[in-house]
Amino acid sequence: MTEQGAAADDTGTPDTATRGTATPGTGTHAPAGTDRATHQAAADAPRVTSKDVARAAGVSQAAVSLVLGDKWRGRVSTAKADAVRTAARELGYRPNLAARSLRLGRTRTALLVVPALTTEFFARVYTGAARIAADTGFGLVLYPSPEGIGPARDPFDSARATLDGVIASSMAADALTALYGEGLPLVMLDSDPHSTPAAATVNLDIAHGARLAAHHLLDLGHRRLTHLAAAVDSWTFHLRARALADTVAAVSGATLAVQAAPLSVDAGLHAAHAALTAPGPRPTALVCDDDLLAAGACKAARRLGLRVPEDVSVTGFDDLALATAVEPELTTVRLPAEEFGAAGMRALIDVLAGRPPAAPTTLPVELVTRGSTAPPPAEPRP
Amino acid sequence: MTEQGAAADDTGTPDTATRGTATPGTGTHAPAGTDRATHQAAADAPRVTSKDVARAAGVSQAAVSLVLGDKWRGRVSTAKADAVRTAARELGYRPNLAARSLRLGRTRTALLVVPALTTEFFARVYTGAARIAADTGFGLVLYPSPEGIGPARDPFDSARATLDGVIASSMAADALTALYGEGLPLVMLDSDPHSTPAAATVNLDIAHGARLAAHHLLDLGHRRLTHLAAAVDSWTFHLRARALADTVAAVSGATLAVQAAPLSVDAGLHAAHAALTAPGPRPTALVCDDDLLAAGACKAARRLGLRVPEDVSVTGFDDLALATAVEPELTTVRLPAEEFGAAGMRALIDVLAGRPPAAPTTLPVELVTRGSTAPPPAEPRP
DNA sequence: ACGTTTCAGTGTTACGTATAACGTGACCCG
DNA sequence: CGGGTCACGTTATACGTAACACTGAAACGT
Repeated sequence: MTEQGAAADDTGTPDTATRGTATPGTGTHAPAGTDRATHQAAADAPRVTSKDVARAAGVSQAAVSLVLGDKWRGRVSTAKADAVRTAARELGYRPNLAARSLRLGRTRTALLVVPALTTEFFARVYTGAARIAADTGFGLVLYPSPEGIGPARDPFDSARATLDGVIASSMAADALTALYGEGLPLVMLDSDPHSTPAAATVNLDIAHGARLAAHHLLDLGHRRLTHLAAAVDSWTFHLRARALADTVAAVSGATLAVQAAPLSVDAGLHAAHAALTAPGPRPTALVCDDDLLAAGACKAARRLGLRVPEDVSVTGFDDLALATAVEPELTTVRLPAEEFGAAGMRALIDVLAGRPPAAPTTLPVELVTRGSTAPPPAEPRP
Repeated sequence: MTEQGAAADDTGTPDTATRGTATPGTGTHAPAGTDRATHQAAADAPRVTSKDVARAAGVSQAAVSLVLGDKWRGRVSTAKADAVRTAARELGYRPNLAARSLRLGRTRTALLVVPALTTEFFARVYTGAARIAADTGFGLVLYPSPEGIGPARDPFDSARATLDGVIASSMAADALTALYGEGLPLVMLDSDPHSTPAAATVNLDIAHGARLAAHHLLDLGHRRLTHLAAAVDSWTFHLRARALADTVAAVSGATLAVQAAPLSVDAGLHAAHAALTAPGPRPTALVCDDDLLAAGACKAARRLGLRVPEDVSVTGFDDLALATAVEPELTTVRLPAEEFGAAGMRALIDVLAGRPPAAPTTLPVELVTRGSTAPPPAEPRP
C-alpha cells in the first residue's frame, strides 16, 4: 500500500531522479543495505546545555538552574542572574525536556482520550484543551479511539512513564478500563460523577440542553415527538434520553417515541425514515442527538415529500459547522466544545499542582433557534 | 537514606534541625490545615526500573537493556534472556521514556503542523498520521495553528529538544518560518517541491482533481464557470486555480471567472451571491475550493431563487461529511486525507531511519459525482 | 568581640537508560 | 601447550537537569 500514486501520471512530474537534496555523503557505490549506525539525518545541531550557559555567564551550572527556574530570590545576586539570562538568550539555550523529566519524574504532558477526532466536536474539544495546555507549558497528546488507531500496542504501555495525567471523554469508556488502576490522575469529561473514580469532573449541562430543545418544540405545539437517539452507551446520551422523556411526559397529551441510530448522516437518514413511516400517527418533530443525525433526518423527510419545518420539525445537538451548511439551517443545542476541553485541562492542572480540584464544573449550553423548527401542521380533524 | 540521627559527626552541627528530612519546618503547634507541599494526588506508583528487573532475573541491568533492546544475539544466553523477559513481564516493567530519550538523544516523537484542526480535513490527516505513528512506536504531537492556539510561547522553543522531526502542511507556511533553519528533518505535505527545502514531500494530485472537476462541468456543457477560490496564499490553492484556468481555457468559448473567499460556509454564501449577481451573463457552474464553500454556494443559489443543479451546478473539494449532509449532495473531489497523513508519517520515519526518502509521492484523487451538478439550463437564444 | 543569621553561591548527586570497555572461562587450532 | 577466538556477562560511564548539602563571608544583634 505504499506505492499508491502510480495511477494518473498525467501530471507531467519531473521524472529526473536527480534530486539536489542535501543528504551529504550518501555512498553512491555501496548499496550497504541498511546502515546499522544512525545515518545522521540532520544532527548538525550543536546542543546548548545549561553547562554552556554557566560557562558563558561565569557561574556554576547549579546557579543557571536556579535562575532559569526562577528560584533564585536571595540565592543569586541580581547581577549574576541577569548575566545568566542574557547568556542563555544569546546562546539560544533550550532546556532538554527529557533530562528535566527524568530528574523531576514529571513530564508536563497530558493525554486526551476521545472516541474519534474526525468528529468536529472532539476536534474542538482538543483545540480548547491544547490552547490552555500551551499557555501553561504543558504538552497534550491524543489518543483518538481504539478503532480509529488500528491494532497498535496498548497505548498506555508507556503512559505511566510518559504522562502526568489523563483527560478522558466518557464516550471513550472502553479505553478507560485500560487506565483504571494505573494511578494516573484522571479528569473525566461528561461522566456520571457517581460511577467514575475521577480526580475531577467537567460536565456540559446536557440535561438542560435536552430540556430546552423539548420545551422549544412543545411550546411550538408539537405533541408527537420522536427522539433520534445515538446508539452509543454513554452517560451523556442516557442523560439526553431521560431529560427528553421527563420533559415530554410532563406535558399532558404529548408522546415521545425513540429510534436509535449510530452517529452519522446516513444512519440519521435511515432512522428518520423508519420513524416517519412507522404505523400510527406520524411524529411532527424529530429530536436528534447530534447534528449529523439531524441532517440525515432532514434528508429523509424531504425524500418522503415532507417539508422541513412546515411538515416536520428537526432539532440537533452540538452546533457543528454542518448546522448552518444544510438548508434549512438547524435549530440545535450549542455545546461550548472548546471551553469544555479547556476546562478539562485546567482541572487537570489543578489536580497535578496539588490544589484541591474546583467543584465539579457544569458548563452552560444554549439553544440556537434556526430554520428547522416551526409549529406543527394543522391537525386533520376526524 | 542516610541515618540522620546516628551521631554527631565531624560537622558537629547541633540538633537545630533534627528532622532534616521531609516537610521542613512543620510547626507542631499549627493545625497545618492545607499543606503547601505537593498534596500527593496519586503518586503511589512504585516505578519499576530495569534495575528491578535485573535483580529479579539475576542478571545485571546492562543485560536487561540488551535483552529488551533485542541486541543480545551472542551476548546473552537464551536462558537468561528468557528469564529477563519473564521478569519484565511479571513486574510490569515499562521503560522510562525520559531516560531513554536523554540517553539516546532521540525522542521518537514527531510534530504535525496543520493550519487548524477543527477542519475535518486536517483532523483526518492527523488520524492517518497517528495511526502509523502508533504502529511504529512513535508519538505524534500537534501544533494546530498560531491563531488557534492563542498567545502561547513559540511552540518550537522546546521543539529541538523534544522532537525528532516535523510534518507540516504547506497551508501552515507561516509557522514554518520558525522552523526553518532549526535543523529538524522536515516532511512537507502538499508543497511546491521547488520552493521548500524539505527532506521529503508528499503531495495530493490536486491539479488532477481540479482538472477532473473542470472536465466534468465542461463535458456537461457548461461554458461560464466561476471559481470560488480560497483566499489563502497556499501552494495547493494556487495549483487548483492554475489547473482550472488551463483546463477551461483549452475549451473554446469557455470562460472562468474567479471570486475569492475565506474557507467557510458563510464566506461561500457571500462569494457565490456576488458571483451570481455580477453584471453580465450569469455563470452556470461554481467550482469551489472546498466543500464548505460549496455548501455556502448552494445556499446562495437557492436564496436567489435558483435551483441546484438545474439552474446552477456546484462542485466542491475534499469530500467531507458535510458533502452528503447537504441537499443536493455535493459533487466533489475526494482527497485521501488519512492516507495523506499516513504517507507523511511514513516518509518522516524513513528520513529518520537514514533511509533515502522514497521519491516524492503523489497520492491520487478522485471525482465523486453526486447531485449538485447537471447540464446547464437551455440558453435563451436572443 | 562573639555567636547567629542571611546572602551568595559551588560541589555533588541521582534520576533510568544504553552502550563502550572490560573481563572471564571454555574451546579450538596450529 | 600457548595464544586466539568465542560465548557470556559485568562495570563503568554519560546523557542534562534540579535540588540537597555545604561553605565562606558579611551583616547583625547584644
